[in-house]
Amino acid sequence: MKLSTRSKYGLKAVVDLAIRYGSGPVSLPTLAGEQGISEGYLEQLLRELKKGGVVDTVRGAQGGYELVCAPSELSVQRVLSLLEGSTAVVDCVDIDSRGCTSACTCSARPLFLKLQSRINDVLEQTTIQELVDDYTEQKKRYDRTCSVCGQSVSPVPAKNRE
Amino acid sequence: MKLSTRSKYGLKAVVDLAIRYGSGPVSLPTLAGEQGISEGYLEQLLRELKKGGVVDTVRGAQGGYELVCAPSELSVQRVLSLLEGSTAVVDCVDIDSRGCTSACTCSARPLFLKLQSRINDVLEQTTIQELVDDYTEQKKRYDRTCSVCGQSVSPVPAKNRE
DNA sequence: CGTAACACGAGTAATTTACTAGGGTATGAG
DNA sequence: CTCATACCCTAGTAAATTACTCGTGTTACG
Repeated sequence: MKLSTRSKYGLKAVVDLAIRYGSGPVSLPTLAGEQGISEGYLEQLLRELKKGGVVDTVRGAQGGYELVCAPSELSVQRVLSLLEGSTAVVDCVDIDSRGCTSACTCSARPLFLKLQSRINDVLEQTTIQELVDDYTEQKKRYDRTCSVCGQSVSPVPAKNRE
Repeated sequence: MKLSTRSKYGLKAVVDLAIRYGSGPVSLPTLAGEQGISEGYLEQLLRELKKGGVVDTVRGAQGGYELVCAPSELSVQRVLSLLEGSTAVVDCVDIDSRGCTSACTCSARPLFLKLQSRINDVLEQTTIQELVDDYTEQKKRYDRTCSVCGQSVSPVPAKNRE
């Protein structure tokens, strides 16, 4: 049931791009630096997002990544399904599923369908813009420190990894 | 985001026990046979459920496993959190979490909290009895064949693994 | 033309998952 | 009383997934 770190890093990168939406491309070194992860790794994630039409790229010097559409037009569902492959909790409730294996116990299928439906509701209804708003609000209120985790939420926290 | 097969097998076993609730213990060979999986594997899952107080055991000949409480009193949440370890989609929204790591991007935390809340709603509100009802209803209506997957949903399908 | 920056594929290390194996202990039936 | 049935427990392992790294190529601004 856990979300991959891939999804968490990728989603964060999209929020970082959303914050700068409209002011030109942001380079990979910048984006990777903000999360304190390697450029090579983040690049793979951004490549998936490019394939999926979420981000666009500008090559050459002063190039970088930028969002294709406005953050308010971009759902979390779209981003996560590209990063995660699928947001289905079990294969047999996935969109392009063609039935069940034995591990998909039919007795639990109604449960899984309901669960998936609720999850999709949240992911589809939440836009990247809302995450940006939450983020900036949080930053304003708690003076660059997250009230919950006690860590800096400034745009450049760099290497505070586990 | 995927549920482990561990959870799927374990949940199915609980439903199998719920169907026979009140009519004495069910042996491991019986339960494992119904799902077409090894006894050794299913035993591990049942042991977790015993530790968690969901099932009880009777040793010796004619022994087996049985539910501690009525299926209508047992939530899916309780079963899955024992099997899965936790039903949290990210560690930092888990009950006994003491904060975030860098991978828990603070900008997405409000989203994760909302998502987790919706998931918990469904898992806590759904009882094992409901799964039993869905199952028997399905069985009655479609004459031992699941309408969705086309496979048998009879109590002894045995080895129709992937 | 040189440097900054994206593009891509392959390879690897670590972790998790999904099991298997085998010996031990309790208990009811014959 | 003993034997077969059935739970109890630990350890090990194979496969799959995840989380990366590396190297080389391509594009384009200054």
